[in-house]
Amino acid sequence: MRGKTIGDQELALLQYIDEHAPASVGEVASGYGEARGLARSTVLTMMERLRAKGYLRRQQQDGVYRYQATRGPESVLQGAVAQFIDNTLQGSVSPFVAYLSQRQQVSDNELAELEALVAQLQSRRHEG
Amino acid sequence: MRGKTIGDQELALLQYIDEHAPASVGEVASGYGEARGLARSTVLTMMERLRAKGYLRRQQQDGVYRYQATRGPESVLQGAVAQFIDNTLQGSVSPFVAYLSQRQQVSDNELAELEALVAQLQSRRHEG
DNA sequence: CTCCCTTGACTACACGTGTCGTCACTGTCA
DNA sequence: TGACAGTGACGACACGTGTAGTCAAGGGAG
Repeated sequence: MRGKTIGDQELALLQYIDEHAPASVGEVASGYGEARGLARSTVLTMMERLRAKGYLRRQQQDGVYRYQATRGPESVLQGAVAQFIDNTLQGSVSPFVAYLSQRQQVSDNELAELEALVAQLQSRRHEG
Repeated sequence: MRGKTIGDQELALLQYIDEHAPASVGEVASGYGEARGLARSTVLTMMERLRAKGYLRRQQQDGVYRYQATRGPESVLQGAVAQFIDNTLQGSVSPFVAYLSQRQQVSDNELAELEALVAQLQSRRHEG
């Protein structure tokens, strides 16, 4: 189902590429790598690793390869979350809830999302 | 603030030790390691690494060292969650919520926790 | 036609983490 | 007293990830 594991920097890069797809290595190196002090070869390496893992595909266009995500990064992000909950939290969501309840700043937006989530879960439970 | 990074296996081990504190390496190797096919030296190595990172301390007792967590693992778990949200999710909680809303199984307990969380956040917002 | 810049593909290195093997020491039981 | 079992400390290796240098090929500018 889920693809291979993915690192934090890789994930951030993947999101960037998705937002700027289809992007060439040069463009990503300028727009993403340069801002964080990454060498062009670093960006290329990561992009190729992402491709090897199936998160990116590329296509030659005007002599250069242009990359784009294979699945939307929402699904990748959710995969990362699922992986984190399974591996690190042993499947339990509680630590996450506990963290939020301690957290100083919870924006209105986030609260609204949580409210919607609870409402959805409630209705789902009543149906099913 | 937060201690050094901690791996998944380390985290699981830390929780086990906290539940069985104060525990000797032998006990942990039998009770935790054996069940997952880990060699005694593996368990010892992890425990010492946790100690080096400040998550465990030990005390000689009847000729053997007994280990216990320095902070409750709730705080460590929450640290892991915070780290994950910062590094992997770039500070956004939304992917978590999205994941939960897709997830097939959300137990009654988890739903109750989420309800309590929302209630708490709502009241906090109204106060402050 | 030559020089230089961009692109792609490798190779490589450091660190964290997961996993062990082994060795030396100590105490116990026959 | 001698063999055996548990204990602690190292050293070590594999893999994933983050990061970069370098080199060959291609294309445009002079």
